[in-house]
Amino acid sequence: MISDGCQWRKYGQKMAKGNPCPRAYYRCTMAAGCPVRKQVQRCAEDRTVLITTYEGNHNHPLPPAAMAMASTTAAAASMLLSGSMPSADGLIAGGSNFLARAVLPCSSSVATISASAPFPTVTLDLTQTGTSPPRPPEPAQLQAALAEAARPVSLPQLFGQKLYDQSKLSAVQAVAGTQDGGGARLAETVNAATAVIASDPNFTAVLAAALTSYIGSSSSSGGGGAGGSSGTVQPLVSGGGDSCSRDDTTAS
DNA sequence: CGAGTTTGACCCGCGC
DNA sequence: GCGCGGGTCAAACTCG
Repeated sequence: MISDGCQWRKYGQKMAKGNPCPRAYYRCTMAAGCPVRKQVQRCAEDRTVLITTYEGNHNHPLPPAAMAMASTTAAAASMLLSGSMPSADGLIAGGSNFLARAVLPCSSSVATISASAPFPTVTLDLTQTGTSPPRPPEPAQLQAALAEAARPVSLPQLFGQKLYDQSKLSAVQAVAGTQDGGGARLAETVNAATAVIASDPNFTAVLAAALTSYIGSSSSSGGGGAGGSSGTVQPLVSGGGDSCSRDDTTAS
């Protein structure tokens, strides 16, 4: 399974209906009373796609590895939301525009691409940004965007469901493995995204700036461990592997 | 021997 | 009211 820097203890597993792959339930064990839970399920159609749903906020400090990955997530999210990063724009326009399209109409949801995994990872961060409306009033718009983008790969509908019914803090994480057909296209896209994020020299600066605005505009559970401004809550950590790289996201 | 996983049972909300 | 399905609990089991 994908490690994200935190310690997780499995406490249950169920066979999801209509999906041959079981869904696993994990709890964060880094702190005694940490309320964070996580669900991991593979996509029925594409076993290489791993959907991870986070719920709750960590009530304890995160290890550097998790902080780094959280920074990646938050920064990429901010970039997608603000569009302030040229290379990200190019990326969006080029390959994974379905992510931006799907998410941008609904400002409380965020799409991110993690560069810290040992394999290509796409993360959809659906974290509520703490504003009063619990969910966008018109999810149809979001679903429409997803449906439109659903042609190249089979992921978005799946994302759409999650985006739709997870109004709480959650993230959907897709891991694109190496395969042929449509999946290869996705893997290629994610690889490009990873490269862009990891290689951009201004990444740290952009990250810091974006995070500032991101957190500032969304008081409570916004953004991630970067910048040190999130002492209390760490809503989302995404990425893979204990071997998460340290160079790509060092925002603090 | 302890920590973590597995797995069947139980609980509860929801739709019919 | 009943059945179903998702989520959680906890005892048994496995592994280091």
